[in-house]
Amino acid sequence: MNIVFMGTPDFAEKSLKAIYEAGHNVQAVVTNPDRPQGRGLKLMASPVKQFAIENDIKVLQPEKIRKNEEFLAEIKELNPDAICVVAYGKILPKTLLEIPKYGCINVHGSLLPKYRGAAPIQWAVLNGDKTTGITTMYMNEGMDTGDMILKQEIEIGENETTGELWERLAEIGSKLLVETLKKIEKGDAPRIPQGENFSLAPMLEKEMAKINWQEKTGREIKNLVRGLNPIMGAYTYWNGKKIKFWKVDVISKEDFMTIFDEFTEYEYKFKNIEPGTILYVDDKKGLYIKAKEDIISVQEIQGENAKKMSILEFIRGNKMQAGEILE
RNA sequence: CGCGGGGUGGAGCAGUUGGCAGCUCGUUGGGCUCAUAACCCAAAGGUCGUAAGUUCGAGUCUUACCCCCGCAA
Repeated sequence: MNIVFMGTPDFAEKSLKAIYEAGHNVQAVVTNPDRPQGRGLKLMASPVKQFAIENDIKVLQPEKIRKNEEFLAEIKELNPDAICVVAYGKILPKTLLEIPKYGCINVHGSLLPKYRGAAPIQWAVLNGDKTTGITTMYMNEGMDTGDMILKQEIEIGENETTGELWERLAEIGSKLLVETLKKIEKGDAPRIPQGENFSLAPMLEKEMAKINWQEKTGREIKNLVRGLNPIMGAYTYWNGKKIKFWKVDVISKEDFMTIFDEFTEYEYKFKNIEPGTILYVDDKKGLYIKAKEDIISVQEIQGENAKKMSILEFIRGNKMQAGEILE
C-alpha cells in the first residue's frame, strides 16, 4: 500500500518502523519542524524524521497544515492509499482527510471513547486505571472522534510509570496499525462509531506536578508520581528547595505502625500531624512522609539541579530531619 | 550567544576570610548478638575534571578548555 505517515515522537517512530518493515511503500513522512531541544537548545530532528532519513524516505515538515495549499498539493501529488497518523499533534482539515481512498488511520493510546485528546496514556496512569489499551480509527475532523477499527486492551502494572506504559503501548500500537492496514486492504475492517459516552484526556498542565499534601491521599500521590514519570516529575519543596519524586510507595498507617512500633504510643497524636510532615528519615530505612490518609515511602528522588538517585543516597548528602514539613 | 547548577576516595555530600582533605554510606579484616538494612573495633582507598596563571602556600582566587546535570521548548 502507498502510505504517507504523519507523526513526531518516539511513540510514532515505532509505528512508522512497523509499517515500513511490513513492506508498505512509505511515500513520505510528515513530522513537526525541528525544534530547539535539550541542553543548549540545539535544533533536534524528531525521532520520526531521523528514521525517515536513515531509510531514505522523503520528509515534509510544514509549520501548519490548515490553509497550506502547497502542502496539500504535495500530498495530492503523492496520491497515497492511506495516511497513517500517530501522535502528530495537529488536527487535520477535511481537505486533507479526503485525499486518500482508504482514509486517514489514527493510532490512539487509549480504549476509545475513553480519553480522547493529547495525553491518554498519562491520564490512565494518573487516574490509577487498571487497564488501558490502543485503538485504531478512521479520523474525522473532531478530536479523536472517528469511527473505531481495532482495539487491544492491556493491564497497567501496579507500579508502572507513564514512560513504561508508553513504550509498551507504542509497541502494541505499531502492531495493531499493521493489522489494521491489512484488514483495510482486504476490505474487512470494521467501522464502529464511538457513541456519546466519552471522556477527555487534555494536555497536562504544569501546576499539577506540585504535590498537594493537604488534599491528596498517599495512593493519589503515588499515581501522580507514576503518571508524571518521566515527563515532568511530581515535586514538592523541602527547605525552600524543589525536590522531585520519581518513585514512591504507599504504606497504610497500620503497616507503618508495625514497622516503627515506637510510633504506636503516639498514635493519638497522629491525626494532628500535618500532611507533608516527615515522619521518619534515615539512611537505612528511607524517607516516610505523612499524606492525607496514609503514608508515602519515597524510593527515588531528585534534588535541585541534581540527577535522580535512590532515596538512601540522597539522604546521605542531604540532612533531612523528622518533623520537617514539605510543601 | 536562552537561564541555571555541578565535577573532592567505590556512592552521596561538606569543605567557612586561601594554611595538615573531611562526613555519612559502602568495601576489607576482626569482634559481638537468639536476632536485624543491628552494634563495636580496625584498615584500605583521593594527581580535589584538564591546562595555565596569581601566591611563601590553591580544593578554595583568575583565565581557557573538557565532561555531567536541571529548567526551558
